[in-house]
Amino acid sequence: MRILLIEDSDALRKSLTVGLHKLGYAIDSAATGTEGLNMALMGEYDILILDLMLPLLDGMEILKVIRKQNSEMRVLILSAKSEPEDKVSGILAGADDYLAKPFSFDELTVRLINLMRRGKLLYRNDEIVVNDFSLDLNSKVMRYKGMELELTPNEFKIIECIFINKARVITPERLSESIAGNYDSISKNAIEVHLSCVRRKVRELGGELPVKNKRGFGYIVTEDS
Amino acid sequence: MRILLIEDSDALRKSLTVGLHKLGYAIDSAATGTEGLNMALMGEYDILILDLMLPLLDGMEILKVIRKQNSEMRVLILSAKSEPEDKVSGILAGADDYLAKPFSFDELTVRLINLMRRGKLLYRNDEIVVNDFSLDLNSKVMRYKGMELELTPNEFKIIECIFINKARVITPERLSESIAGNYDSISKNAIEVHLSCVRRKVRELGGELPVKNKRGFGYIVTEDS
DNA sequence: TTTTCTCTTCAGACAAACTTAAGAATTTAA
DNA sequence: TTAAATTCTTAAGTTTGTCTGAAGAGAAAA
Repeated sequence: MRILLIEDSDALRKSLTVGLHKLGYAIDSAATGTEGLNMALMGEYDILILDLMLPLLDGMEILKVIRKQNSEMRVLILSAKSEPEDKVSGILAGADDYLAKPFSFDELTVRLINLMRRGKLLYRNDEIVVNDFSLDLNSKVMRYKGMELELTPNEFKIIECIFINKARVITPERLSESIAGNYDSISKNAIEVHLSCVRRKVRELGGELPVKNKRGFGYIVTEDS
Repeated sequence: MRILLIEDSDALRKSLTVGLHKLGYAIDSAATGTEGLNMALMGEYDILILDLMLPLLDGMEILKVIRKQNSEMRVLILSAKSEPEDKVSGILAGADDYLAKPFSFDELTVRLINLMRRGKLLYRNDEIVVNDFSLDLNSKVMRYKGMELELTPNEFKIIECIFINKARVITPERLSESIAGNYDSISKNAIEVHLSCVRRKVRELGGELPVKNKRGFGYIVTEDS
């Protein structure tokens, strides 16, 4: 069960992270909306705990973007406002549950457990499979027909992003973001080099990386049929 | 690991008892609430699997009494789906986890394993074994082929965290947390120094620490195959 | 064919991780 | 409380592995 927490208050973010981690959840956190959105779009989270009041990029905006991309992620809204209009619009925008601050840790865990029950998400394995390839997100290992491939961090992130978004074309800009984050960036050429390197590693095992380039657009998985 | 099961359905009680026994757990069971409560209060159980819907003495009542007596026992609630939502939420405050009927045996075992990991339960009797190495969590002793290694507290915590998470890559940040706690932290370099020190100690006994660094990711156990 | 985009290779720049050593800080003993 | 011992952290040097820009080859569009 992978959880992403987007919360700008340092104190709350830290205490929730520690608490949920102790309960055995794999939890990542982001302090800003932009960073959080990026992480969320990488797509590997089951549940998103989202503070509505964020500086710069509003929680509601994040929610909208996410809902367009990934309909599987459960979203739990945190908000300091307790006005009912907020609640309504939040849930309308695609959130699954709502929790008004201040709340106790127990209240939060109850909501989380309910969210998990709802979606049969609990036993989703941390693995992405494409044809003969699999990405183990825990051990950061890529496998081809069971054989292990050693990928560097950037190579892994690129493949991860492309694999997660199986059906979509991923632009180099998006890949750059997913590697470097919002404020730094990586050249298109660098991405090409990384991909080339992964392709070579796969070839050495007698396979072919199921990623093709759509000229002018970006990269997409080629699925066996 | 001692488990107590309180469940009035004969079929379910028997099948769970047999199944869990086969997995190596010491499991006792009770068919009624009163009998179950007595056993829970008398015996020393680590985990209680408690059906909410019991004739005569309700599961919720049992939980309340137990929570006053023994705060260490982990409680896993079983409940029919027809239970009102609020009742479930209410009882979750005192329970550690919740499983809605019908459930598969696999689902149950996953919950149990999570319960054991949680808190200090894992540390009670157990030791962690990796290849020729073992960590005795009670005496804080590391052994290599039976030979004792003296580790300092921080060294032990680092190895413990890495060993517990056998299959995952553990980031230095995570290690730092597990050493220093929530709000303090430890430099990456400090961790490297500790690890280096442990490696040296192991080398002096003619072995090699089964921990490798995945550059850019973190540390992970290397298992013999 | 020409143009444009993408792939690959390679080497230098760069960064992460390891080790050693020494000074702080903490714990234990007196 | 001070003194001694242990443990922790910082710092610096070394090793190792990764990243990226450049440039030419290759492929697709115009």
